[in-house]
Amino acid sequence: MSSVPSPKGRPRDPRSHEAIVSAAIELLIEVGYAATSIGAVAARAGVGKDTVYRRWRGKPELVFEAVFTTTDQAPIPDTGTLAEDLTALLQGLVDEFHAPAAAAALPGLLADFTADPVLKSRIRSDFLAPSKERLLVVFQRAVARGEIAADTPVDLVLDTLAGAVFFHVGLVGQDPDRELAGRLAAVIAKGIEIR
Amino acid sequence: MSSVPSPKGRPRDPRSHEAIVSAAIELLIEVGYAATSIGAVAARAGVGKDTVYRRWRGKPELVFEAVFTTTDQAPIPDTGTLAEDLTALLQGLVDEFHAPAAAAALPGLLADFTADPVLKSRIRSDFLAPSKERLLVVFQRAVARGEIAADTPVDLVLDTLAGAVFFHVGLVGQDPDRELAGRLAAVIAKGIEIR
Amino acid sequence: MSSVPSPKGRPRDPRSHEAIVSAAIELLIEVGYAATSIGAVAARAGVGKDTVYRRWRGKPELVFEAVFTTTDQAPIPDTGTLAEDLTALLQGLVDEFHAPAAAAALPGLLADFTADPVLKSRIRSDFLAPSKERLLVVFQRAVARGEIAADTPVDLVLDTLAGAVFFHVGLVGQDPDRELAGRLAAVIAKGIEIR
Amino acid sequence: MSSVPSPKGRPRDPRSHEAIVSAAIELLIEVGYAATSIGAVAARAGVGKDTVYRRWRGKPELVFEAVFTTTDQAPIPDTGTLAEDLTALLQGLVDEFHAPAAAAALPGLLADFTADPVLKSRIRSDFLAPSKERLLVVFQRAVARGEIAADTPVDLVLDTLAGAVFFHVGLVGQDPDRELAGRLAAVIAKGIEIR
DNA sequence: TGATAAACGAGACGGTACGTCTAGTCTTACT
DNA sequence: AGTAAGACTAGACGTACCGTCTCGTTTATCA
Repeated sequence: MSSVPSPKGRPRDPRSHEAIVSAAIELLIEVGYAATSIGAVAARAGVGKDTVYRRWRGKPELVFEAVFTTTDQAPIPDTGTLAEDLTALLQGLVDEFHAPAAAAALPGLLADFTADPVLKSRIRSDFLAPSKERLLVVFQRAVARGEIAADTPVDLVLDTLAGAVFFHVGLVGQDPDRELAGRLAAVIAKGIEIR
Repeated sequence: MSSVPSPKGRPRDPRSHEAIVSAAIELLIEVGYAATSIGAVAARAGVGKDTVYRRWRGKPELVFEAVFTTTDQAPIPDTGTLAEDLTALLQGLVDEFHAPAAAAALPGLLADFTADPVLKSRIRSDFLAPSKERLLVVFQRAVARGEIAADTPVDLVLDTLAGAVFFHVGLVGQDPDRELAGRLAAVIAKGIEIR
Repeated sequence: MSSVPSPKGRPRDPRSHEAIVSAAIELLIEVGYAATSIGAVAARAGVGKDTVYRRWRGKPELVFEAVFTTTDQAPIPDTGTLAEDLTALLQGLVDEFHAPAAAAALPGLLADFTADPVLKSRIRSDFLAPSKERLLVVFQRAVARGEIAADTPVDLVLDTLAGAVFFHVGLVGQDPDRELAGRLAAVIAKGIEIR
Repeated sequence: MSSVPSPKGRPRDPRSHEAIVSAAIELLIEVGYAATSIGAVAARAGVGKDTVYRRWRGKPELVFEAVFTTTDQAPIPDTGTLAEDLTALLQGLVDEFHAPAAAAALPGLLADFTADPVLKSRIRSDFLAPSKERLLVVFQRAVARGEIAADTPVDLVLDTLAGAVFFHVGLVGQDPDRELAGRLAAVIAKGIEIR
């Protein structure tokens, strides 16, 4: 019935965890991903380096958790039309990628994940899984409404949406382009609709 | 009306240039972008580090030139329909991003370009300019044929195409998905066509 | 008349003490003094680090007790001549310094004792006191026999004997030189004898 | 007839060498051998750590050179009697071991040399060779004078002298004992003299 | 019998040093 | 002036150990 057997030894201090994550976010914003070293994070958090390495295998894992585990999941949009649902979904992606820490971290983070075989296999699940879940629901409703075919390729659309936002927000632009979500949603919705 | 004022002293050895570029490509493929240090490139090229720094400001510039200056420009596609033109264009992007050295270099390269303000402003021109030129011609023909509106947003579409390919080929997949170009082209073409 | 006031709480387990000392001796022999860390000793003894620190202030104190508290005191030699008494005494020193754990520990141990002011003041008493006591007796008998003067400097002779053995056995040689004790005793005995 | 073939590349800056040695001596005196880390030496010398490791394999080698390469060799004593020659020789040893940096370094240094098989084999040559050479000359003269036998064991005597001084000056005492050299010389001289 | 108190195994904690690596610059002699 | 070689300062890397601390648990004495 129970589960946790018995965590021997002194338990990890949750305040260290929090201090490290906060320090990481601050440094990402102030000096960028490349200059955010584990040592600097530990120093700012008032923590030994071991205390960081005890919780995360390296910088990529730490930064990922620090930046992409807010999970303040807005409700899955349900506006009645595919185009408007996609717009809402995309606006969420834009906001997420455009947050200061995320914008500073994303390119370097994706590069580090790509460079490590173990991490690379986790990109799809770690970065895209939440969005995919939401997109699936939106698609199911659109299928029920007869707007799109039942076999519309979710992954392809998701890569396209995420890739477009990443290029626009993460790499090229500094301004989020207030109409980006709506315009991109319109193109994609029309592109996958039946007829 | 020449220009170069006066190339005093010993001229630069073009064989060094070539040896450096070759060494860089080899290292990218063998050890990846992160482990491809200027020192390692110089050593493999049988060249001093200064000889590298004399020609390139740093690793990103060197790698960019080594990987993305093949310019074996295939002719701009002209198949008669927007969808097929886009397919051809996309296939070019897929092939370019999927080449061994490019695939190894791209994520880290984009991250380094993004991290440096000077380089960041060059991403659009350095990476996307050639494709944009070709896409513009394709669009002009499609406008003439009455397939798309004259004010179809080129940059938006280009970011979408490039982003989709980058996510699919560079980050996630190891197999290029032989139908990617066609399927993506179909969606986008339909999404921007009139009616 | 009483003595122990009141040992409240759980008493210290004598088996821990013994296990720690044994583990320390093993590690000294296997990996040397420098690599014999408190953590490693505790781990091998199956004991928490605090259990070690509760009994000893640090590595030097622990190692000293582990290595130099055998006190299997042979009887004070009484052969009838100073030279032979010294030979026996010296052979004891050689055997003590040449024991595996002692040989491994001595140089580092003396260095750590020297580096700490509190420990430094204890070198004479901790390391040399037993030998000094024995040497004093030997000297008293030699004085009674008229071999040496009553004011022969014990400390000077003791430093000389111990220093010579330490250099020969601890620092330089791996073989104890079976004649070392006899030859050294002969020189010193003759050097301090009257006439 | 020359020899040095041709030292390619930038030559090592002798000012770095000197700055490192000076910093090492200062730190030895100020914080002792154990707390004298390579990093601290480099920082005080205004030098990168690599510049230290390029010249010395580790702390023991660096400290040895910093402390024991003064070689301000006084002339070999030639007073006419063995006892007085030995006194002069011993006074040199006392002064050498009692210099601030040497006194701070010696115990830890000998411990580190002893702990490493390669360094251990160099103790006799590195630390004792100069003294042995001088002692040999003194012995030769004493043999010529008929004071000692021709086969008097130099190494044994040298170990005894050095060991005695090390114990007295390096380990135990802070005051060099102004009469130490003379008293010890008297004992040893008498101990090895013929008759 | 129950409260109190110390010892115990385990391991987290803030620090510090290790020896290696890379960045980008500088200094040789040679071409 | 370009070149190959390699030294230079600076600082990050991930590991190890230090001596202290905080858990849950055990074992004793005292009330």
